[in-house]
Amino acid sequence: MSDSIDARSTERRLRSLAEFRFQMRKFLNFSETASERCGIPAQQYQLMQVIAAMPADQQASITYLAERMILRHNSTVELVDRAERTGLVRRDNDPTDLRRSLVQLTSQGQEILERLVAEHLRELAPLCEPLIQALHDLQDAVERPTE
Amino acid sequence: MSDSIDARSTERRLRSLAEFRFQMRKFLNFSETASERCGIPAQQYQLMQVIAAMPADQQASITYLAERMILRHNSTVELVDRAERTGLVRRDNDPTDLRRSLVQLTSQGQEILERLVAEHLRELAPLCEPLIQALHDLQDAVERPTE
DNA sequence: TCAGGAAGCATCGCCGTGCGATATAATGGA
DNA sequence: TCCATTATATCGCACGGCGATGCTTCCTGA
Repeated sequence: MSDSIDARSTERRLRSLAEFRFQMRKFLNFSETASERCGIPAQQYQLMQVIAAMPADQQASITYLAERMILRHNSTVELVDRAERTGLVRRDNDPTDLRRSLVQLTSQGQEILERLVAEHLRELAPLCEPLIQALHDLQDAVERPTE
Repeated sequence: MSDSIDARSTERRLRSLAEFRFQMRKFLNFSETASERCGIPAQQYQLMQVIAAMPADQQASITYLAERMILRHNSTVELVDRAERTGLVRRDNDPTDLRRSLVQLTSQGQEILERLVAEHLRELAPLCEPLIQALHDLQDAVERPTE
């Protein structure tokens, strides 16, 4: 019998995990679709988010952006290149350290970001709810496996 | 003054959204790293998860897998191809409908999946916690913007 | 002060993966 | 039986991320 409880709890955890990932995929898919409907690739939108949400004492160096985007520096350079070409973002040299280039939103980027964030927030709720649910189930399944 | 409240709440929402996405990226990165440390590409791991977590009355047709993976059919075919080549998964014809091919885990796939799920569940907690936190903050920021 | 290592960014070639378009086979209904 | 529909499969393409490499600029210790 303890075997069957084990099997059950294993299955429950697996299901929770899978459901959680499914909800995440749905969220990511929604987000991607939304930004690409505006003609903005998802990663460029994320990049803008990172820049706009930066703490006041922080500067948008490539290194910082790479950390937040969880990308390698070179990938980040390329992402910024693309965003620059799209006109969302501008690169300035850091006057205090000429190695660094600091990235900031253009006014067009600002505008588009605001639109996208607004849309996201508007349509977020029905996706958030099941995601939270799935996360709680998952925690539950992990912490109290035999319930 | 209502302007400044507006600006504040906008900023708070943006920060919540960005923080949430950051936590998601961290989670995804962890998951990807974990499975690739086992020599399994992340998507193949996800595929196995979907198959293993399937409700009892469901069959793993390509169409079903595509829905759950949130991919186009053709991408799913290719994913299954790869997983088959890796030896994680096997394809049988559905005897009742010869158009369909049904996918199931090989014993090797089963094993690896178990290992990966166990590892995920073990190391999940510290990632789940901030994710939940970020989600709640986000909901809060959306629902009660002026607090 | 001035090497030489470190830090920060940029460039290049490559590969994996997802997609649209298209093809093929099987099913089911009129 | 014929044809629309469903289910998979195939192909070429494009995008994005990465490792390796190179180039400046900065900094530190002798």
